[in-house]
Amino acid sequence: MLRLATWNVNSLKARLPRVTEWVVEMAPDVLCMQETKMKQEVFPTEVFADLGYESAHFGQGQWNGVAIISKVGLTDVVAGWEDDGPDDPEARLLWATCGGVRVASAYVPNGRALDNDHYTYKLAWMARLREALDRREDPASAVAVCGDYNIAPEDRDVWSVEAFAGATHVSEPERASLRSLEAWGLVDVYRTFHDEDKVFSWWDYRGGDFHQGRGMRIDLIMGTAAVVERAQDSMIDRNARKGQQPSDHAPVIVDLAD
DNA sequence: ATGGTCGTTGCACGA
Repeated sequence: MLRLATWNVNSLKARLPRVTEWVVEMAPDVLCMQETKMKQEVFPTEVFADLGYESAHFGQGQWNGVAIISKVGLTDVVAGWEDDGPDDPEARLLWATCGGVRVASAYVPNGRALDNDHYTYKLAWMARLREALDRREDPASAVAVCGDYNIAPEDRDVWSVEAFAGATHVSEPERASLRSLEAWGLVDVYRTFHDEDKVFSWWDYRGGDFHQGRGMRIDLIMGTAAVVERAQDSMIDRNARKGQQPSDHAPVIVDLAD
């Protein structure tokens, strides 16, 4: 079994005790992290090495930052786009091959508001991700693009459609950008196991949203058919959102048969 | 209808 997980940790410095505790308890073979919010040189490589993991980190500093840790090998690391496109100063994408799966840790831009330049950047970022898949990856092989998409795939993935009317994360262009990844060959693996409405992976820290059940499902493991065929189960570990100093996101897990 | 809480850093801004 290969356990693959993704978690927006919202600062690995602030979250390191919770992350190490969770890694020991849940024993993922591969964990993609987003929003490490730390410079390259301060990534806690030794902490993860002591737990049996190799690490790759694409760090930026106070914002963004993505990482992959693996117990099943970590090779062919690609940080960022490595294409001919415009410079992107934001560290939001990291690739590695782990246990025979081509894994990406992706932190899709938030978008902020539909009339914000950051929303334009979000859509361009998703289009560029599709181009990266077209150029470098094979939809017939095992590929898993994991991360915080900042997009709720369907209305049933948000606690209130009314509350998000006119907001980002639910707009048609954003959802179309996700469907473009599906057209390439990726599938929302969680949905191949669970059909329930109102299951979430993120809850705002404010207003007691977690305890009120006000969240969104925006953290996804998007896998090719070769991943889906091996998948035995998928879960969102909402326990990780409880307790002291949690991230505002819960981890998403997929277990793959050998 | 509004604002609320965290994280960064530095007393504002991003999510």
